[in-house]
Amino acid sequence: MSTELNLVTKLKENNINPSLPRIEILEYLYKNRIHPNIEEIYSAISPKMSSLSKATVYNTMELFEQKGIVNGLHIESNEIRYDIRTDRHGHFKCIECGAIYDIEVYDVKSELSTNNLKFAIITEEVNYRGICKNCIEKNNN
Amino acid sequence: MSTELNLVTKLKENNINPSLPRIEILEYLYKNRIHPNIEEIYSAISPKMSSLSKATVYNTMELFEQKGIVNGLHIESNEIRYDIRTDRHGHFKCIECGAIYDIEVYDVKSELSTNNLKFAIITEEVNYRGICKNCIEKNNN
DNA sequence: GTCTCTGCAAATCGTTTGCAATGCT
DNA sequence: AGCATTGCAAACGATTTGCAGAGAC
Repeated sequence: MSTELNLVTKLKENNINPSLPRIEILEYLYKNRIHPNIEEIYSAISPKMSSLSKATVYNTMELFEQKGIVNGLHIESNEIRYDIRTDRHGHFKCIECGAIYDIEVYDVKSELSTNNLKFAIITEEVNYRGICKNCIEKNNN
Repeated sequence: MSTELNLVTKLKENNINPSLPRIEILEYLYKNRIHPNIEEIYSAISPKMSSLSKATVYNTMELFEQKGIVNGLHIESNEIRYDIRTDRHGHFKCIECGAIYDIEVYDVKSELSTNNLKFAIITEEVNYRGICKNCIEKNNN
């Protein structure tokens, strides 16, 4: 089964009409697990699909998020980043090099864990900011 | 000891020159624990301090955050909200009524808990989004 | 032919920046 | 005088909106 077919299947499984821009964007997301923002997605695909509009990238990512195949990541205040990995995990953003790392989150013990408060949780984000290992080592030289 | 004096003391303790806008903003933050954004702070204080500029609110909040007397809350992608409560806790934002609730977070078990990865954590945010108790009840009627 | 999807341009809005005016020591 | 603080207006940048044209069934 070709990669292309997998992408189309993935879209159809999630009730998304598999148009060309949507296939391209989904492929990009699978191959570039860097929690990209809209600009990164757009400028990566735009060269091989010159008609692509940034508005389409916005539309598509909103659709993907609604359908649950990506999660929006609000670790920055000035942009949304997108994560194709949707199982529970957190993120660490290095304020020096800008890299975003996936962090395994095994358990969050909070008021909401017990459901005593009867709040209906739709999304959960665990975000850290700081200096990553690489940058700490770099700074020590 | 008057409230005013407490505010000045608080600022001085944190090496902040207690100017009038800073005192007013700090007072607002203590009296209105609603995780306000810049606009809310500005429009609340502006009537009794007509010279106040929104730029000053931005400057002041950035300063307060640097000095550690407020935390920036990135639960929304399009704005920063500020929390005068700085001990460890999380937040729940109701996507229906917009209210932001403080949530007690007792423990977060993650890769970073063990410090094996030697990442230097500067901030931690635990953010939930969903429907709050009140709105769930309202919807059931 | 209708309904969906896309692309372009303008508008919106939170935030940042540059700079002059003011205030404090 | 010199440095910190403030205020105004313009600039910026991510996102949204309106709408017209293209595409699919």
